[in-house]
Amino acid sequence: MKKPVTERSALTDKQFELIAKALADPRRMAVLEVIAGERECPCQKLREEFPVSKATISHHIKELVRAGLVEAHRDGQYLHCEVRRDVLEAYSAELLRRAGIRTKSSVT
Amino acid sequence: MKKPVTERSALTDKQFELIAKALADPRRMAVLEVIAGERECPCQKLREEFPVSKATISHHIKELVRAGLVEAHRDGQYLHCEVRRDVLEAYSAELLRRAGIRTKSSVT
DNA sequence: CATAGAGTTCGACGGTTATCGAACTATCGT
DNA sequence: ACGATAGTTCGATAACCGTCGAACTCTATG
Repeated sequence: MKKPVTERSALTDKQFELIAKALADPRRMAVLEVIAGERECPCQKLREEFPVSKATISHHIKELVRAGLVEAHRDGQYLHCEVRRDVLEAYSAELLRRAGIRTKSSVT
Repeated sequence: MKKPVTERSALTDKQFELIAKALADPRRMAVLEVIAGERECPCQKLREEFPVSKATISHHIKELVRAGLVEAHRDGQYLHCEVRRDVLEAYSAELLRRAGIRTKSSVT
């Protein structure tokens, strides 16, 4: 069974770099994990989870969105965040591809 | 909770972080790619490939080794570098796992 | 031994970035 | 309308990090 939507490896060099940098900060990675754990994660929950200011949380989310790893949409006063799993998978696949590791989806 | 059946080298949080940071710099990533391309890559080749000083190359290799992504061994005056594909795969798997993405090797 | 080449280490410099508080906007409930 | 709550934006600060040149070690070869 193939998944129709996962048109991966469509990552530009720039996005690949943005993703790598976004994942490099441990706190931001942790934020991503929390978002991945909840479905429809409001920012407020993140503030309770980490000992950082809301400005910092906002910044991290912005970076995650910029990298394409997270999709955010407003619902009233709340901001809901969702992980773009397809993008993360594409990053993972591209990473392995660059290291010369073949995955089943990479058929020459 | 029980221990997951990660046959592969299980990454510690610290190593996961080191790898993420090692991959975050575009030049270092490019260095990794060159190493992956050659088998038994001498450092000297890297210097020809990038417009950076040998001090910088040395630094990048050190970081890659520290992260466990590269194995280096001396052969006379030369340093040979080799990509640890298993570690890169483990990182990729752990990354997806943390985002709640299931791969075939992660059987609960 | 002497010279050259490969790589390491060190101190410094400059750019990036995580973090904060404060001021701001927008939305909800009363 | 008012106050409370959610999130953004803006400077500023401090730490981090990629980069360099210079001095160093080690090895190979005349």
